[in-house]
Amino acid sequence: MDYEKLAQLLFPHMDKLPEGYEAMYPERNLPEGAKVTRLGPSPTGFIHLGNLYGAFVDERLAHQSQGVFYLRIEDTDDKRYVEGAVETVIDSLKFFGISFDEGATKDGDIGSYGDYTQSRRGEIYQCFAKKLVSEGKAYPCFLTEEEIAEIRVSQEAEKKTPGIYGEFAKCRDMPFEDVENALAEGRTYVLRLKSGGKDAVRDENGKEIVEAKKISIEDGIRGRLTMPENFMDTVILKATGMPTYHFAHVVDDHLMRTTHVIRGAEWLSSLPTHVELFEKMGWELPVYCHTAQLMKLDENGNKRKLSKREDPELALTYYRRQGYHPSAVREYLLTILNSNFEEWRMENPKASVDEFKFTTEKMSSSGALFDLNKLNDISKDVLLKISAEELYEFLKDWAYEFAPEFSDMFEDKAYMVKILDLGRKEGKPRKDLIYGVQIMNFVSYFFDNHFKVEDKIPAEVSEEDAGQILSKYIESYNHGDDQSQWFDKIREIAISMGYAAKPKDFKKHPDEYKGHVGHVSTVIRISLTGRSQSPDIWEIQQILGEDAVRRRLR
RNA sequence: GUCGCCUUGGUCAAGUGGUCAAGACGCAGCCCUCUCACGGCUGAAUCAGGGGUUCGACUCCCCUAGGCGAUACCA
Repeated sequence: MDYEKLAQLLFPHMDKLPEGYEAMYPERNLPEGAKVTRLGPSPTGFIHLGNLYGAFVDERLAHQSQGVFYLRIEDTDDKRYVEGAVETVIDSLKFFGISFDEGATKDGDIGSYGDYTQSRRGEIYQCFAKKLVSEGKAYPCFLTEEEIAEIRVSQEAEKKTPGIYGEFAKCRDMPFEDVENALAEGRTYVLRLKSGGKDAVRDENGKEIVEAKKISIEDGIRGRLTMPENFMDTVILKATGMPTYHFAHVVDDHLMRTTHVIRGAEWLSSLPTHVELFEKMGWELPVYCHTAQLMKLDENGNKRKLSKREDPELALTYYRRQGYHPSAVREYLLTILNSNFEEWRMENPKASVDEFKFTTEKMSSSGALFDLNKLNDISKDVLLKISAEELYEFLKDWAYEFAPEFSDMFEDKAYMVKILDLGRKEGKPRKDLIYGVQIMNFVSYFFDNHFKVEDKIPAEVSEEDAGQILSKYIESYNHGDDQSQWFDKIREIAISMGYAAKPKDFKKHPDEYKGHVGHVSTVIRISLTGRSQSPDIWEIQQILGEDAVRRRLR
């Protein structure tokens, strides 16, 4: 068989040379140990938490080593294309602090290893496909869908591994004339890899008797991996001439000089195919890092992969809509990404996350459950580190975009900043603020438009007493009192009405008092804030201002 | 079905043959306290099961089970 002739027949107009591309995309000139990583989203524009999780690994690895992180649009499946997707991807990652050094942008490519959109790299794939054909490592396959289905049925009946390989790869050794005729008839074909591997030998039950040959690879996250070699004649070029993921991955990551391929564990099973492709191309393998998947507990208590249809919290937009600060999400992701991050954070509470030394070795290989509790806990600490001023700006932007019902709360900046800063200055600062929606509800009583009475007065206090407490309080109220003067007055009111001055007294002798000073102040708290629980009343009053206080107490 | 990956408390996890099996979140209780939050203290709670190897196994080997994934001209 003259493969050169076959290649010429299949790609008559391809005059580019592989060497030309190799020269066009030379080894990158980077410092020793620099890593080149990439994110390859399909252009649906939908970026979810899992993508972000992976993108962090790419980003950290590259930027920590003075390497390059680039964006490549993997749109070989034309059905998935969504307008404006590139912009969406870049913007949503940028929101979380991830930016690319090169690759696709909405205004065209940046960098000299492009084109960074796979659908525009047709000529490159064709060129390397032609090379494989000319070396007898790939061949055209004219099998129709029906024929493949038939093969599959017969394979299943014989308990053989389904697929196109070995004896089932009927077009492998098609004579040149037959290919010529098929082409003349206008029959469509795909290009398949002519795999050198062999399936395991199986008994009549499909069990392996003789194991397949094994390949062994060092995964950046999982350590040494031993897998059976590939034996499938995997499709590398579809009938449309577009490459499959497998081929595009190998060609692109080689030519773009990617050093580390970070991708989800769902790619583990096709790793042998990629290894064989790299071998057949005569190229060096990148370091593979297969990340664990983010999981969720389903209704039955089983772990399952997060899915975009069922889990709203998977969409990045969910966190934006809820008003989570990007740093909180970033810190949370880092804690599940690297098991020693939390420890490091405790030792370096003020340090920038960029100072943390991220390693693939510290990544877990089993899937982590997404834990909203933990995110919230982390968010409290993260927000505490952000100044009230900055927090104001963040929340304002958020409210205008996602929660217009709260936008009026941002009209008086000085007022809102004071509210946000309430109780955060002390040595043991409050940690009340978690995320936008929660914060707005938490502080809503400061605004007349949002104020409403939500709680009832304590059972220890009668309606009558409540009225009396309030009138005595108004009477004695002096806005200029300091905190202890203020509280002494409440204590006096409590004592005068038969309430214990200290909760402990009441606990010890419950029958001697109606209740204690806490109950008395709760009455005041409710008329001021509408709630039985709030930060310090005195501080709230100082922020509200005397007029508002008197108005609320009426 | 077959193949691959994974398996320490409710969750995230440290651990690499000898530990009373860290820590964090959550939960419970106590303390602090005008409520809540913060903070402090205490507590309940884990090595999937079964075989080996070994003086000794969470750590090594095998089997089973469960979970997840792949089995596409999707990525």
